[in-house]
Amino acid sequence: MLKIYSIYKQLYTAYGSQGWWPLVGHAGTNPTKTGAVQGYHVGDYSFPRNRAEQFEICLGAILTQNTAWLAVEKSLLNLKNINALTPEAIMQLREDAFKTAIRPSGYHNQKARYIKNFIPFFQGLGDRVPTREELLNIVGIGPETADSMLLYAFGQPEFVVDAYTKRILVALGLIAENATYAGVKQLCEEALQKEITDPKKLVPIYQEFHALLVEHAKRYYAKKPYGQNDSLLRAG
DNA sequence: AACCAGGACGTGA
DNA sequence: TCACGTCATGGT
Repeated sequence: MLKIYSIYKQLYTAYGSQGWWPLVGHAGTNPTKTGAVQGYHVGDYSFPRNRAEQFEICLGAILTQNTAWLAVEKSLLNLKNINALTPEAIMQLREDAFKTAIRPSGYHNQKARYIKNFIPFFQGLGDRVPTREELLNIVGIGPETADSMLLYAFGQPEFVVDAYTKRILVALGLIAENATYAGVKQLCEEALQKEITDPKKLVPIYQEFHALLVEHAKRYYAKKPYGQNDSLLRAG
């Protein structure tokens, strides 16, 4: 058993399906979890079901950069309340009204710019799936945001690496502290691809794994020294 | 009351 | 390439 996959199985056994990516437009089940409040869809991998949900995921991916999801959820609800949860509506909004709506997420000047960089690209996609390179060429979309969009909005098998992922894998001695994004991503993808023979399961498992790592990290890796109290994974 | 949150960009060495 | 400062609000 490869280490990475055994981590996934332990986390899934402990926490179960996480129902990511949350959508404020979807009244999903709401398991007890740290932070967020609504929009989860536990065990249902049929998302996004339409273009509106696809866009909401992309929007959330930008808004959640270095930001707690609860704050992002407030921003999304603000936009929903002024009927501006669509690319067209956002582009037509007054600049200050848009920034006010997304203010809870922080960095509202930057993120307003990032989102308005992304929207014309999104509108030009039609039904096409963007390449990773295309996304990375947009100012405001880095590796994690690109992979989050590809995995959760476009259903592509791209593993998402974040600060939590690195903390956990460093604590378990599987990667170095200065490991690169690409290096961690490759390690996880190669390990999972060897274990998962059914290619259809790759995307759901990537989706669950990232969500599970976030959930686990919120419990044990939120404050220093990271992972010292990780009674689940450090126990083996 | 510090510390941190589901990062990315621009700059200078 | 890479370390470092900056961006901002809100929860704990």
